[in-house]
Amino acid sequence: MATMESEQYTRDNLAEKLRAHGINPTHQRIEIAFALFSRHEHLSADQVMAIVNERHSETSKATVYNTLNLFLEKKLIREVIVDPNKVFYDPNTEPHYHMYELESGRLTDIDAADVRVTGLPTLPSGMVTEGMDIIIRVRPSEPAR
Amino acid sequence: MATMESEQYTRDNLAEKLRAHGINPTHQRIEIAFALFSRHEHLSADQVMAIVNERHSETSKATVYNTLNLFLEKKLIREVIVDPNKVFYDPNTEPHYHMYELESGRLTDIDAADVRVTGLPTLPSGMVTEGMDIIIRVRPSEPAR
DNA sequence: AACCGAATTAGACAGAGTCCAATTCGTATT
DNA sequence: AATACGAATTGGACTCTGTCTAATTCGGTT
Repeated sequence: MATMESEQYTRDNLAEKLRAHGINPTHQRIEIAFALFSRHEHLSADQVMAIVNERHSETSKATVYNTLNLFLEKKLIREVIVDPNKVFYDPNTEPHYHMYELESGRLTDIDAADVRVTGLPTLPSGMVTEGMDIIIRVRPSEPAR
Repeated sequence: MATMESEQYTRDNLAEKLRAHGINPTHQRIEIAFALFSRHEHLSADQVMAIVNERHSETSKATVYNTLNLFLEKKLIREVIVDPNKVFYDPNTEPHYHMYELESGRLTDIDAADVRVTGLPTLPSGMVTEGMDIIIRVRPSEPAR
């Protein structure tokens, strides 16, 4: 039984996915999408660049940034802002939250299905929610400092 | 009746507050604390610098950053990471969450007392929670695009 | 007034991300 | 197969936030 998690991404079905989001699927864009979707990880722009250019340099920094911003705009991916010095890009656009391990920088998903948040104030009028992030920052417990 | 909100901060009582947190209260540190605590706002490092140097230049960039990081370390203030290109510093260390207006960059507090979150997973063993942020991103609703 | 450690400083530096004008790519047309 | 054209990509300069460092200054003590 194929679950979301084990779904196989190919260059071909990613090209299809890009088109479905109104993105012209070029080589570079497909490679960047592949980097993000084939692993289940949150990557920073420079990690994406490193992966895409592993064999030999193929994609420039400008294109990596252009493409990630295009993907964001078209809601193909999400950005996660947890670390002051870099943005993470998240291929999972289902509702979910994050746990951030401060020492290691590891970022993991928390399924939103189980989480209930109550008691939030009503929005100022004329405002709509664009999204809600919940970030739990954790660190290794220290043996009695 | 003096509420938290209307509490008057003076250079003198701020010096006391710094000492209480184990911080040697120098001129620059007092000015920076005053900038943060006398307004009820979230400021970025360069906003702090601009305020402190309003009359004529008195405090260097290095000192502003040193001091903000010292305040953070001593838990006098909190950092809020909502915007990919700058960190905000928050003089309110009571438990609370944030609403971030994407267009204007305005950041406002949401009192934590009213908010309940249930269904969060248990932490990986050997990990302790350092803090939980909830950020609600809002934008002006557009009249039928 | 001399001393000493702590704090501050200017300015060089680092890293993430943006911008721009020039080039190249892909596709359609003939 | 050659041409044309708009879209995408590129290198590199640039900006901005934040850090580092070695030299200087400050403030409190004797």
